[in-house]
Amino acid sequence: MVRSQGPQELTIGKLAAAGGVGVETVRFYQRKALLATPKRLDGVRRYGPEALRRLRFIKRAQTAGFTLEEIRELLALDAGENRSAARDLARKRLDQLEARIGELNRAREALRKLVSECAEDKTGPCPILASFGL
Amino acid sequence: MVRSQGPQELTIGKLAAAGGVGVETVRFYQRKALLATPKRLDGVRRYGPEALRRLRFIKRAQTAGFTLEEIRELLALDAGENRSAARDLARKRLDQLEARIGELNRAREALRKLVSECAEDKTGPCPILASFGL
DNA sequence: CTTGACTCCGTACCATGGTACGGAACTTAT
DNA sequence: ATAAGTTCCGTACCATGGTACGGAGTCAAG
Repeated sequence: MVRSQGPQELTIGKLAAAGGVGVETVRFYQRKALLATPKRLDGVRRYGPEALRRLRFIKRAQTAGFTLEEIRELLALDAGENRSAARDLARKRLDQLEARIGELNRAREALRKLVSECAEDKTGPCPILASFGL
Repeated sequence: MVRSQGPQELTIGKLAAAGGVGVETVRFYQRKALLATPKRLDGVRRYGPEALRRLRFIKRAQTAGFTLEEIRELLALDAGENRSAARDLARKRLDQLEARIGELNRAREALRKLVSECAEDKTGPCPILASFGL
């Protein structure tokens, strides 16, 4: 009989595949303390749904522009009881994110301007630097 | 009499200071062909206003999320005569930028939700993962 | 009970975007 | 003319976020 595995059902390979990352990436995150390293059962580590949730969270937070270090903090706060620390960190990140979005919007306007000014029917180089206000 | 310097007036240190970067960064950009390496006059390179324009462009394009390699392409196109190539690249970058802005806006909503859900008067951990739809 | 796939683990390597170091040559101020 | 400050140049080092490698152990099917 195979030992009961409870909620621990995924091997590292399955977990990585489910999370859309490579096995090496999972191991890398473990080294960085972003994912827990579970106990070994029969020599192989088994991962539960919590690990998958965290893995997916890491991916989303990364696309949101967080560094792995910031994500580590967020994950620690998610587990912890310190509501005000969590809220403060989230608010800080929110401010940073909004500033970043503002920058990107300005850059978007510059690029839009460039695309419209660099029309087919004109000659000479396109005013790339000028589009950025230079 | 000091030899006339025409528009070549800045030394690398002045250029770097004017562009808000370090001397080493200017040299790094030269190695990466983002900035031209001017001829030496009396053993020291002199930089004109064009170098400063490029340096400032690099900084702005970086905050717009371009990699140095992409910036190198943009600078090459700015100098070149190929309008359609320049416009196509700009359009491609514009699409990427808008996709990125969309991602960041979604992340912002998640963070906003988190800040509002993680209120002072409740107890227990803040629902960080849950705020991101997990 | 062997074969092939997967896991474990440490270590090395990679790209990106810089930053630092150190000696020699050159410039600038006194 | 000498000392302090820059520049020049190669090379080494750094952080971030992974990716690859090699050998050993384990697991599952035939």
